[in-house]
Amino acid sequence: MSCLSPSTVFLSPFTSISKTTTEEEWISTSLKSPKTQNQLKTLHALIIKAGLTRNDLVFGQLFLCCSISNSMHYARQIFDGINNPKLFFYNAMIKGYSQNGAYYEALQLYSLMRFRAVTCDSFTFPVVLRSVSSSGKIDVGKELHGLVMKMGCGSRVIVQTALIDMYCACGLSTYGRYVFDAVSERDVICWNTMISGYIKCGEYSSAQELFDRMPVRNISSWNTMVDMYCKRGELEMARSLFDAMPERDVISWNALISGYAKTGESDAMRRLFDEMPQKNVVSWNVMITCYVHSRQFMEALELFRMMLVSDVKPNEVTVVGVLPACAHLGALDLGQWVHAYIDRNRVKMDVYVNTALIDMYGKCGSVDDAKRVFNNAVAKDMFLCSTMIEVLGTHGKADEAFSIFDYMRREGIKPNDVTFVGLLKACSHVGLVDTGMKYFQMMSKEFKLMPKVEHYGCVVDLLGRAGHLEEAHELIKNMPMDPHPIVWGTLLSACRIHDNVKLAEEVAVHLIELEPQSCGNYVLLSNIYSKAGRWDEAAKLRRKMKEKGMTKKPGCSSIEVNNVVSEFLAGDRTHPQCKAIYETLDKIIARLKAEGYTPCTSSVLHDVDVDEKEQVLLHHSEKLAVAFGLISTDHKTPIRIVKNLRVCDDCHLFMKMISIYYSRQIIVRDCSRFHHFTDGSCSCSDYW
DNA sequence: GTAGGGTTAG
Repeated sequence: MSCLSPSTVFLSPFTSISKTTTEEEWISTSLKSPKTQNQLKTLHALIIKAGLTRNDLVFGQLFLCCSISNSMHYARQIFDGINNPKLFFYNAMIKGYSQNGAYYEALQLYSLMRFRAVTCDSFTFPVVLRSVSSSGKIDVGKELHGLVMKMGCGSRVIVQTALIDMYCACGLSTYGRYVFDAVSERDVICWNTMISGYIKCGEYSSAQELFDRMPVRNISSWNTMVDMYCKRGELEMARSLFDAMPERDVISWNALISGYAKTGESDAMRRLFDEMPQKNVVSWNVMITCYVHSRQFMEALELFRMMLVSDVKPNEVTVVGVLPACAHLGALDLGQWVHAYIDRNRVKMDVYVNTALIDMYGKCGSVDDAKRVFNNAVAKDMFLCSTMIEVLGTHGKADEAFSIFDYMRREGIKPNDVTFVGLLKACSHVGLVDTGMKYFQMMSKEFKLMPKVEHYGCVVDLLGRAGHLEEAHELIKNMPMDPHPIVWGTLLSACRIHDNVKLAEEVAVHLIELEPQSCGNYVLLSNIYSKAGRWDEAAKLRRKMKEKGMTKKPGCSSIEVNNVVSEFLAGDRTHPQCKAIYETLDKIIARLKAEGYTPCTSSVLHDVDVDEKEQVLLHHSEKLAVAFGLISTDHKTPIRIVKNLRVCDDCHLFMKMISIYYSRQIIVRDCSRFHHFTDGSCSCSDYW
């Protein structure tokens, strides 16, 4: 007799159980939910011990259990150990691969079946056909169609539906329709498949026509149509269908919400989200991802926090949404927390998650963690490698970026144009002009990738930073496309680094022509004049800006303390600890002035007197953030600040001095690079 | 059959 509960079995994996039908049933039931690798091994051992190895049902279920546990490699180990596997086992394995998105493996196993002359049945075809749909291997699909007819499965609606789906997924809706018309007993699923097949092929009016003709519709039929109109941006149509539905499920709501999300109507989206009767993980994911895409990072994090206290568990898609928000805000602690959450909750660590983690660590200034994630990643693709290259490049680790590129070539991972942006950036940050030019040539010659304006921008930066200003200028003049203002801006920055006022003036003329509204260019030129001691010109420029009614884009700095991100604007008084922050800032200023600090007012554009200028300067957003960091973290914690604009000369000096007199490491990420301030010097060597 | 995901020049 046996009365083992799953928990007792897992406590003592070697418990012997007698061979009774109860055991068989029990094992079958325990194979219905996901298991860890060790639990799977235990169950496998139990099955062998109980002598159930020849039981089709139990074994087939073990494979499917591996599939829902995301352990197909373990299933394959067991499968390969079996002599003459039965049809049922092949079917279970192919289904498992297909459910895990391993379509290639599914099709390979199908080929093996054919090679071993194992006869397929009507369960095999739909699963293999689904793999064909997802991998687009139309030749295999056509061969399968022939086989289906030969085997006499052609009249089964499940198989016919799978054929319709396969043809439409391969872009052959006419073939799909041909099969559809031949189906004698069409069920709703068959109709739905044909409709979504038309949608996949972009034949929307045929889809609508078929929907109108349907004898019976289910919720999915309606959902498909709602989704179709959402994807085409026709929200009124989607909305009226949604309102006309006899009943709605969570998918209907999600479809409509994501429609609003795609058109950026975040208020309408939020109203629906708050209104919906039940939310699932997709509902939360749509919301978080939409906020991230519309750069509302704080809202994204807020929603993630709400999700954690709701009864829905985040999954891998959620973290891929949240991590970029951490990355943009520089919220390293929260990012690390999310990483730990992924490990703790066994969230699937797929290549998307790993890419998002590398990007987050890189953007939060923690290259070593980014490298660790890269090295531990099981699957490495072009996105993952490009992200790693970009991270290493922005942190000045050009050699390591190059070796990732070498790795890609060895492994046959094809780079894309973004990969080269990362490589070129890596070169320009450390001044490797020749290597940069080599990569620039390589992308078109060897990889047939036409350089875009971004690549020209990188090369202008590469040449300009290294002091080859004229060459950079020539390159802009001879570019095959219109130079984007950013390209001119890059050259203007290079002029600033190398104090070339003459070229700067020329470049600024172009820039102001291209972007008359953008004040950044005026600011940069004015700073160049000030630096050269040409105050009159600087003042003239400032007056011009004032006349045009131009206002500077507000500087904004964020800092994370105890998982909470605080944002500061210049002169901001909205923070709850505002009073303490300003008092601390005053004390810091007094102390630094005693140590010889003189505010460097040249970069203040306002036409006001010196005292007022100082006030504006001393309340720059990064100064507020650093003051807040000093009062709310302990002595050893580095202070990490993220700023949306370039750091001004005065703040740069201010941070250097704090790093000496308060013995603090300060890491500031501005809009283009990192500044690591330690013991009074900065990692950018004052070139930024 | 139906909802959600990663890198980009200053």
